[in-house]
Amino acid sequence: MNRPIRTRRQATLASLAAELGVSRTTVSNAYNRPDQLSPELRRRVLETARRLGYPGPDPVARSLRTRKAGAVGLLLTENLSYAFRDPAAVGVLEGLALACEDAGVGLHLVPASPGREDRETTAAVHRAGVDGFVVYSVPDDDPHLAAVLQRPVPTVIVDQPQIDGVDRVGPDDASATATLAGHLVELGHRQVGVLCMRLARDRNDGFVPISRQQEAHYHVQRTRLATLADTFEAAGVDWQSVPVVERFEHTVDDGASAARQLLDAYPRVTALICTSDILALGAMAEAGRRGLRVPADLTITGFDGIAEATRAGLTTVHQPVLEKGKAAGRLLLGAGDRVTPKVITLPTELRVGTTSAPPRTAEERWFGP
Amino acid sequence: MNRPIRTRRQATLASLAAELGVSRTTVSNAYNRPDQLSPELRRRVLETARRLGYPGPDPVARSLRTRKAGAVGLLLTENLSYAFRDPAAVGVLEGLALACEDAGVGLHLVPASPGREDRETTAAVHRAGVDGFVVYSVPDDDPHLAAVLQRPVPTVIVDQPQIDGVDRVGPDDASATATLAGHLVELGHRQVGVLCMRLARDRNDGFVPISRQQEAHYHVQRTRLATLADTFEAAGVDWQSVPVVERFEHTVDDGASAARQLLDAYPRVTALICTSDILALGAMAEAGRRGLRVPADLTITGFDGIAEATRAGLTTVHQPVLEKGKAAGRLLLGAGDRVTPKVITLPTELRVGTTSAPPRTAEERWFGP
DNA sequence: GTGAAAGCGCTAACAA
DNA sequence: TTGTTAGCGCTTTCAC
Repeated sequence: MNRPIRTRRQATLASLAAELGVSRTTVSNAYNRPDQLSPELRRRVLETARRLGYPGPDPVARSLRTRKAGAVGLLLTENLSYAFRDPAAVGVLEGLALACEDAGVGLHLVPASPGREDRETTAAVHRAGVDGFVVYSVPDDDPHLAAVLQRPVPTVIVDQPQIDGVDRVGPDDASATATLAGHLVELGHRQVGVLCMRLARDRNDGFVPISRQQEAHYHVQRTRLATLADTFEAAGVDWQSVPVVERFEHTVDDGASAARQLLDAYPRVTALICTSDILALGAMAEAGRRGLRVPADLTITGFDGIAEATRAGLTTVHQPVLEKGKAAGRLLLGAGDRVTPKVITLPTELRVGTTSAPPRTAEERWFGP
Repeated sequence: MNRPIRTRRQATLASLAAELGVSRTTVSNAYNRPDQLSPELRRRVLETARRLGYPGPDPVARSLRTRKAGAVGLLLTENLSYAFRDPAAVGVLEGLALACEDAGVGLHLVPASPGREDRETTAAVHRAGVDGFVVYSVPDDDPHLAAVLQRPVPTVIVDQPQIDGVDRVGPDDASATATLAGHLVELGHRQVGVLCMRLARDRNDGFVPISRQQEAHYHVQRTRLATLADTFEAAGVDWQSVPVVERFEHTVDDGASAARQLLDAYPRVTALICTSDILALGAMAEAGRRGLRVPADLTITGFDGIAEATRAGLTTVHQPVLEKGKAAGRLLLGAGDRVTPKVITLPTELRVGTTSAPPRTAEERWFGP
């Protein structure tokens, strides 16, 4: 396959019109409103365009004029690499991409390197030529988010944070978590431990004091922890005594190391509650390494319901991630001039797998079942 | 968190300048060249901007003026969903995203729904406000690709197709495949079967005649098949007699069904050569289902070297997918006004795992090892 | 350090 | 069916 030499965009709509001896409108119409001119003339226009190497109306100029960029921006503070590795995130991304595809608009991934927090960092947000933004799971004090909110375009937030006046799509974390916690309480677990994701932008790989739990900048994690606390307190458990281990990175390995850290210090916990499936998968690996049988010796639960979790038989809360992304895209694209913000709450479902069971009694622990 | 009422973009750079009683230049400088005006004045400008709810220079207008969109377009014909599911594709995507992040430019995913092939379909390509395109693994007759090539911006193709005058990043498929095939020949395999990916835009789930192999519109697949043919012919195998099964979709399940189809018809093959790890993984699953031990009863090889393959001990050709994406991004972003097209060939490495071994002799087959 | 002028390339009333 | 007229909002020489 060969290609023609590329002339450095000399041809413009205007020069084409001049060449043809018609007005710019006519050329424009040839591209945008075929019904506004005779087929014959249109053919001539397109033909001459090809001859002159005119690639069609410049997209940027058109955007400026029509006030439509034909793209939606996606902000995820995390390194993209992360997004591509977490199946739950991929699901959201995929759903969003699908919605964009349907609408024929592009998906513009905004480069938001965390770390550098100066004005330069948020510049990418201001530079993005988009008709709206989808923000996926960022902390409530994220500077990029602030920048997005300044832009005069509609915005939809997925999962977190919750901000008054801004559209949001996400599950009801409180009730989902309450259901999960209820399941564990019912099974009889009272000595539990928790593995959670990043709670703020500063790194804290280790145990989490109550204060940090309550001040978490990630609303989703905050809600899940608070709901767990409420539910277990109601069952007579002193939440102060419940170990919570945080991990900055969200990988299976980090889940494993978090489980190790927790179990080393609290070997008597009967259940490990993880705020994501990824962490739970890591916890299961660590349990295996220690010779702990799941669920006989240790109950482990996750959150999200990713395929790997289902395959592993994990007890978890499933949420429709693909739908979440789709809903966000559709909400944004169909935003129009809606005045009242919309909140879409997606259904979740407790999926009891083979990793949760009643705790063994002390006697069973020492003397076998 | 609350947010201010959003005024429908009334403020512009001009109105701000008017309000302040300064020229537009000054306001522009306040944003783009802080050193061109007194700190005091700059402060006043920014302050007034905030008061008026001016979100900073409009990105589209700026792009038109500066002739820089601040984004690179990514074209992958396949549904995005596919891209997100194939680890090799995700690697490329991730590498590209990394390169974009480094350069502070956005990554614009072009919606390219396959199927509809009319002018409307390629419109998205023409509508994308980008400074260049990365094209990932599309057939050589793809209309979107043709549209991309018409746009007066630099383009880098990853993997396929190979087009004269266009930058390309990819492995040396021929030599990589030759090495792999050599390994199998050396082990003694002469009765082999091949599982390959889509060869053209039309669906053909089944056996592939030589003609279709040679006319494949996916250059990578074509090269791999041709190289296999050459290598085995050189070893005395009549390629005409070698079954090749194609699958349109690229999933583990399709790999399994392809293996089934091939093994049902050719139960005596001693090795299954798959042009991707995904297909190979499926083939392994099918082998297991049939009670065939790998590699004792059947040798299976893949291509790509994805993590799952390594975990499964698959004999495969590893290629640095992340680097591939990064290289593409950097090549594009650093394109400048280069005249001579550049081709970057990435290194590959044969990784012999636990799925390849010498074929059993006929006697062994019937009477045990 | 600041301002005036000249477009970037295009589309959309409105007229003819 | 085609052309005229106005900008969309911004940056950038080049004077002052």
